[in-house]
Amino acid sequence: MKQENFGETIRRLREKKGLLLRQVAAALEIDTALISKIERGERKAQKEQVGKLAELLEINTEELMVTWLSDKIVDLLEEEPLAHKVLKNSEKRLKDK
Amino acid sequence: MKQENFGETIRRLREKKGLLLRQVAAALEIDTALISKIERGERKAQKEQVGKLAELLEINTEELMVTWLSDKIVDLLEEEPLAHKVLKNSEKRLKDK
DNA sequence: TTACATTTGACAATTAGTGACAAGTCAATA
DNA sequence: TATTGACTTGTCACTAATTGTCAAATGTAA
Repeated sequence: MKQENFGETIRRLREKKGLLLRQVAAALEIDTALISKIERGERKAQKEQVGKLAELLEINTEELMVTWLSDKIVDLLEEEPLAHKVLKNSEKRLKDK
Repeated sequence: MKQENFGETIRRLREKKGLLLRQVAAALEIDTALISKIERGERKAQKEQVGKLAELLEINTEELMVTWLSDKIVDLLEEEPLAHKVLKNSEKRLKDK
């Protein structure tokens, strides 16, 4: 099945819990407009905010972090025909560190 | 075998061709100090510069681009215990686009 | 020593990212 | 159809990160 991105994930979980954007915003101490943008992928959350969101939305922090990091990689590679080769190469390099 | 990073690659190729930093710098229209930093990984080349370097050093542009992009991913994930999961997730997401 | 290649550190310039605010849309309902 | 509440959008200011230059330092070979 198709994988969710970060924004989709936190929106789904927020709606499941019946939280309003303004409540999430308050918990993260940011403006409502900003969390709205984060959910729609117009802005990126900061790493610290990922932890707060995981706690608030009761999802495993690491799982959410994977999605958040993966967003960055998808951003970097989505227009790249070389994407697959890049990932293979990166994997190899990270492995033999 | 261990994979080369971007800086190591261009340094090796430059030396193989017997070029001086100042010659490479001139070709890219940047300061010698900057190409020195790029080779040592202290600075990142810009995408446009990767193309120029590939031509100058007579290496396949795509191959060099893979290494350059992969540098960015390694930077992002090298301190991440979740690296492998992130790569798998990214691969999947890029695949079903 | 001189000459040349490369590296380093400090700084300036440029670019990208972050967040707030105010105004806007949209839907439900009084 | 006016009001309300949730969310979205555009713009701006501020900050942080990146990119590049310059001058000085280091290394090295003749």
